[in-house]
Amino acid sequence: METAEPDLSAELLALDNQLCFAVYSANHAITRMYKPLLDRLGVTYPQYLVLLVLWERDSVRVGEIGERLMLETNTLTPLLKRLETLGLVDRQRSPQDERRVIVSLTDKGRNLRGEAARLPERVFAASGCSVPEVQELRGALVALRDRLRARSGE
Amino acid sequence: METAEPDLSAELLALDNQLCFAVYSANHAITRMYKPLLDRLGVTYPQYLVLLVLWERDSVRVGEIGERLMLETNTLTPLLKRLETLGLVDRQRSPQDERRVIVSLTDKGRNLRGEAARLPERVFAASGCSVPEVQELRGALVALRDRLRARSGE
DNA sequence: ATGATATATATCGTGCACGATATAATCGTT
DNA sequence: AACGATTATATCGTGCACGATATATATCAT
Repeated sequence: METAEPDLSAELLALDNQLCFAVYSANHAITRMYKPLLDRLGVTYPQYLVLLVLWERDSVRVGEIGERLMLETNTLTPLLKRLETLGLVDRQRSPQDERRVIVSLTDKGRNLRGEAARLPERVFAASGCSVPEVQELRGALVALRDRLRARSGE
Repeated sequence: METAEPDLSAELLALDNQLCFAVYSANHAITRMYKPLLDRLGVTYPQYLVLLVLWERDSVRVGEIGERLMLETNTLTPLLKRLETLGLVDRQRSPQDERRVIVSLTDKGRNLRGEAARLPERVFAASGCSVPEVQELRGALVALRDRLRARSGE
């Protein structure tokens, strides 16, 4: 016999034992929960994330949005153009540094914040979690993410 | 004054306080960690998930793969065709019920399992988590996901 | 047997995500 | 001043994800 643990290998590869699939499927479930709520605002979930960044601090570079959301410009550029088409943001080159494109909220984009403010609460209610549970889960995920990111860069 | 808690609203919408973004960004980090490992097997992460299903039980309907991965056929059909083009699976109509398409592993697809068996361990090592931590995190995510799915259907 | 309904998969269009590459502006060194 | 390297954004091609719709088979009521 070459190997004495056929079960260990099967256990390791079982879908329901995989943390990665738990994260993957939870992400889809959350996105689907947000979908009908965001439809009413007329934006997609990644677009909503960009708005969260801008509602915190307006008029930032494309690259800075990318750093916060951990996305590349090849994702953000077309997304930001759609937000511009929707009339929610403006994009203009920085006069100081013509390489930079500054993204800023329009009045319409700023006003959307009021409607969006209700969303996290509604998703929280659907989650069935307590506040400490959510915080612990979030903390564990962020810690995991940051460790993986540190290892990926090596 | 209409509202006395401008800070509460800001807190709720802060990117770094959002569980949804923690899940979203952790998912990306995990996918990026898998990417170079899966490149060597010649498959993408969602394709790998399909293979996990088939390695557990071979020759299943498209719809059953969809149920396990929580994906629709509009995602799976083209993905399965790519796996077929890669020579990893076969797709054939069920003789009993001509509506069904049965997906089964080729020898090549079966053989890939040996190489894939090392992956979870390597990602686990990069996670920096202990086994109980991973299990708790996975359990919390699955519970959250299933509650959200139950609420979404309402 | 026949038509209505349900089931299983496929197709189409849009948007996200990313590797690879391109383009243009800036900076540093000489 | 000039040139190479770096920085910031954009473009292109591929694959995933999903809503809407289509198609074909199966089932059920009559």
